[in-house]
Amino acid sequence: MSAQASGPAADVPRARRAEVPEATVARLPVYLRALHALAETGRTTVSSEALASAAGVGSAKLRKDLSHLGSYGTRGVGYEVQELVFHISGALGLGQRWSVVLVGVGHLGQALAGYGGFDDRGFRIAALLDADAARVGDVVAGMPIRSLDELDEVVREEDVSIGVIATPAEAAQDVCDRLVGAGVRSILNFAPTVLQVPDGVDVRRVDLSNELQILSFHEHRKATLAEVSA
Amino acid sequence: MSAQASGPAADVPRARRAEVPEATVARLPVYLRALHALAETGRTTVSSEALASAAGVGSAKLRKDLSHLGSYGTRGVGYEVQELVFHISGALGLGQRWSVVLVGVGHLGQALAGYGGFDDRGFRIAALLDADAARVGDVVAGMPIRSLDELDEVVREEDVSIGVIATPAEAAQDVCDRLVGAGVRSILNFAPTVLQVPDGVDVRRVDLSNELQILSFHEHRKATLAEVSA
DNA sequence: TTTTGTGAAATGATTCACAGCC
DNA sequence: GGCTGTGAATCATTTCACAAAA
Repeated sequence: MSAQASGPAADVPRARRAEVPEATVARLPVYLRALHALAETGRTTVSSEALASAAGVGSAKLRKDLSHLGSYGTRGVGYEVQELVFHISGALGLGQRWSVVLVGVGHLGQALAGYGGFDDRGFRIAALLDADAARVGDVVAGMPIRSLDELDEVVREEDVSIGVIATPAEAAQDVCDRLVGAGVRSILNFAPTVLQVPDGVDVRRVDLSNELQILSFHEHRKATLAEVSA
Repeated sequence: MSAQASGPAADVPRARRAEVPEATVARLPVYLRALHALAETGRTTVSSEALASAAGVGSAKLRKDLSHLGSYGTRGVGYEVQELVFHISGALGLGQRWSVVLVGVGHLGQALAGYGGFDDRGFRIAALLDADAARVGDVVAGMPIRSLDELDEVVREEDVSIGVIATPAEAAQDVCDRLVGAGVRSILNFAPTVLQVPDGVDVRRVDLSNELQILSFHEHRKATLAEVSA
């Protein structure tokens, strides 16, 4: 309660870099993937129309999104693929390699460990951890499983900034607390629980059952509408 | 181009049932899970404040969300847990059992097949399919893997309405086309690709790499801000 | 007194439509 | 002539704040 009431970003110079809207941030990885795919086909240049369609969005939205990063297109021509890749990667902070620790090495954990998505760009699995002593020492995707007790050590030594939780629901909050305690401030949670975390920690949740239920809602609605109009 | 220009839901009676906003729909499964957890602890009644906190949202948002389904609370008291479960389940269409076909039985597919999240409530895996002939016949999570060629048959006979794609990226669009061809109109895609689908088909995408990149953005921003203020 | 349900206000996101530039 | 970048308009979502109900 010292200085002023500390609004968020209270002391950022003056509108230094306009904030990138959250909805835009969530789409940047999609654009990035589409651009990589285009690059592989040899395309060097792409219009907002073409890129938008590859990414499954409207072209106006795409242009507005990109405009938040800067002005990297050429009127009458389009965007240079490599240049856009560079700027989007930069905005996402993929210039540096982030170290990730994966906790919980069941089927899901193994799927994640084996998934190209990590090495892919910018991410590196620093360690696989599991609470089950019987599994410690097993090798998965070329890495030995280590004990959950080594968490602090791993986070410190490998400079881990992202934790991925792929444990059963019951264990997730405890693992989360330990991650936060070790200094991890970004967490990707695959366990079907809402994690309670202190301010400043960022959690993203991926939940199969949620997604199915959302699809269910829409199926249900379609079915109900069909009935009504019959 | 016969009748009028066919806006969406052009001929729904008159405001029959107010539309539930998409953002609300996406949160209903979270509330549902929190309610089930509360029920297990023996709670029979809960305030918007308590439920909101368990679900990780603000209480005003929760109340507004629930108000779209109806008026099921009691002022001065709160909500009856079981009653809310009933109404949310109803809104989500979980009254009926939806049949799901899972395509691609690698590590991820196995993780999904073994995940409680299906049987949990309302969903039933009708079949596991894989394109790899060598895997056909193997038993996973108590079910035999069948050939992808049986897709049409499975969808028809088991009345499948939801398809889950857990194949490598290269195969995803083809599998998607087959699902749509077989009549499936709701798809959950775990492959890292944007699927192209005709109107009326609903796709939800879950992508590890995307989520990591979004976290990366925020880490990057935190780091940059810290630097500036130093 | 407590806690819901909800108009009204504020904020955020998307879409439109076109001026500006190549 | 074609395509980007962006104000202005629209639409959606969140938050506020309080009257009404138990």
